Amino acid sequence: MGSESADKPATLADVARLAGVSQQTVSRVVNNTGPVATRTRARVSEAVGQLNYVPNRLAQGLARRRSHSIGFATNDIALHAPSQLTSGIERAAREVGYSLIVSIVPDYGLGSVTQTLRVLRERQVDGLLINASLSRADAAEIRRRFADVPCVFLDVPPGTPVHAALLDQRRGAVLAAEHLTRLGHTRIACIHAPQDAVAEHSRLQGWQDVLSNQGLSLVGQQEGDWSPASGYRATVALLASGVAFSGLLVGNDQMAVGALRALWERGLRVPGDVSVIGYDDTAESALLIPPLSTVRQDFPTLGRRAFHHLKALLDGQEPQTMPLTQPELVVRASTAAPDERPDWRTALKVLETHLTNR
Amino acid sequence: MGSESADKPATLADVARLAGVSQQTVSRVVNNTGPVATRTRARVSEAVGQLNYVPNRLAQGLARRRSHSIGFATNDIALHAPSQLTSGIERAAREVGYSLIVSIVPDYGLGSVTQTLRVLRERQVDGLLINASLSRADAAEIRRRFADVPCVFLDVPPGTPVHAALLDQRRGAVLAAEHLTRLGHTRIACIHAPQDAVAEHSRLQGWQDVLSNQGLSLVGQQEGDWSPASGYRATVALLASGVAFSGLLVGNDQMAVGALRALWERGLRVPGDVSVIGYDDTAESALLIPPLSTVRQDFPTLGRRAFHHLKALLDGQEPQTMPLTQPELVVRASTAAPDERPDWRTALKVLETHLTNR
DNA sequence: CTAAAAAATGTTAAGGCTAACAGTTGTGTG
DNA sequence: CACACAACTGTTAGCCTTAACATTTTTTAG
Repeated sequence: MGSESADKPATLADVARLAGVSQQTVSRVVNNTGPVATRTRARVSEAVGQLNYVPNRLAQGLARRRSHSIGFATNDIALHAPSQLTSGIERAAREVGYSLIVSIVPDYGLGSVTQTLRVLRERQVDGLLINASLSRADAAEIRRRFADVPCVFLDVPPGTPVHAALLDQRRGAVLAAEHLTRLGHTRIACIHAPQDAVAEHSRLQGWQDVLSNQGLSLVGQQEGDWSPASGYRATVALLASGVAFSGLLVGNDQMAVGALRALWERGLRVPGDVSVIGYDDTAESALLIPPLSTVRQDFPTLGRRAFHHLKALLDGQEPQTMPLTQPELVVRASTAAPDERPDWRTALKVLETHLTNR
Repeated sequence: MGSESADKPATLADVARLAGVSQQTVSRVVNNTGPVATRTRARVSEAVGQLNYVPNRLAQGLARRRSHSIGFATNDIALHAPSQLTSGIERAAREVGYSLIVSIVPDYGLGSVTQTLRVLRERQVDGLLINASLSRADAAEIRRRFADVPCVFLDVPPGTPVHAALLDQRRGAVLAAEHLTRLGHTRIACIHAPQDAVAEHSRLQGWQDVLSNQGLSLVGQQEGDWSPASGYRATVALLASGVAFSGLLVGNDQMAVGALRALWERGLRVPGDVSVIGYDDTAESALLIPPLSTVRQDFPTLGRRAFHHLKALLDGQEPQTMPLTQPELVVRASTAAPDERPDWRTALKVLETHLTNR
């Protein structure tokens, strides 16, 4: 007893033979579809257990024309957002018996996405979750090209006429920028990620809009690639450019790590000299030095919602457009009013501690 | 033109009809198997293009008894290691036409893993990559239960008689501990992750062995859960316990972030008062304050190797046991000799900068 | 006790593809 | 020109399930 595998895995036919019934009856028992006499059911169950029968989902998918799997096409899964998303999606899918085929979109660009989706479609996925940055036009094109598969997009401009589960990137950016302006900052620079990322474009836009509403504009802009190292380099470049700024908007928390570091190296205090605000609220952010003010995004929940939206589509419901998921401003110690004078007392106390300690 | 989808996707039969040949010939053209006359091939290709035929991988898998997909069972994919691994595995798989079904093992324990693998096997995956912490015995049990599917394990004790792709966790731990002892630290504490994680057990073991070789032992131990917050709490607990320590071994870089923070809050300088060394070398580590000494692990490469190992198994080769992948010590500024006196000059200079700046 | 309805079971034909073998056509050789 | 052999193409029988309908019980109502 115990070993779960015979030489060849058992099929419905094997079970049927052993139980002395037809395949169909076995199928009915296994899938709990249609009426089966209690005695028969018992006999079949017995046989199923004995042969250790497990259904072949490939054959099932072929016959049912429903594979009960969905495809998730995403850009670099090693990044914060995609990995968190995956976590939420997988969980939601697993809970209702769906499997997740993950495929990474290797480059930016429509062609790359199309190629990835094509492979997933060949696998007969029932639906597609697409976390690749797509312009309105590109999303429409994909919608057209893959019209036979329900799709939910995760990174398209708001208002794109497709099914989508989106974070309100613009709103988050506005929250961050308003936080700085409300504190009194007027000289604000930013580090944004590549603008071919749709979400990132919304953020930059949001920042700029807030500033121009106040009659301000960004005094400096640098582009990073999401990585801490790029945040560091961008900050160095910003400082080297000679423009003075007291507020720094950063496209994600990882780049903010690099920014904090660059400022620290120059002897610039955060928030005394420069207030820094990030985006994402990663697990590290609350524990950085100083704790990072940021905008919280709940990716696992977004993933879960995206899946449920897709599921509704698969079940033939026409779900209503999902409202943008709202991010949340998290104020920590990396931001403060710009005119705050250096806090002599604290500074001296810290030094004292350092010198006298041990 | 351009729309890729008819009402019902075309099948081999449709293409055959249009091209005026048999299904088998179309199959031969599409899969490039067996000889086909140039003229015929052209006619078939034409028909394929016209009908926009794409093969149905479900049916193909059923007929070939090979799904060309593999299952990846992993614990929390939102963590650093699993997400990096996934990235490497997916890439390697995609390059040779395999798809990846990702399934998260929701809890620790054999039952949970078995359940996850069962689902993947039902999907007829050709092989299994298993990144769940498994004891020698549990791994053997799984090997037995899933004897009909090739498996490669990613988190089992070295020497377990199964196919495995492993990092030399013990070696990495030894590197870290030796680094501290060599610097002259004698009072060393640690923060480790849950010991039901096999890899983590090797690390703790490695640390302890190095110390006992030197006639030392850990002066403090705390358990975290990989998160920065847990690293913070563990450090606070360590400090509260009253034991003095000048070296701190941390199970991963994320917890080290929390540790750095806790030390900083207490006015303890790193490395002046406490040297801290992490594990993983995440993208942030080089840019923390101070830059974190750590042990580098290349997960994407490990993932890639694991896949290739599995692939070899699938292709009927009996690949030789893979040597443990070696981690690498990365020395940065968070570690130094314990007897280094506070550097008054630097401290004063920093204060001066702070006060006079702007 | 019988007819009709309900329940239980079986049969047949797909679903889309490939393996294995069976033909057919064409080429080169003695 | 017949023969062997290669190149090409077709036929048949699965792979494992389910849908749809057909048939055989059983139950229920009259």
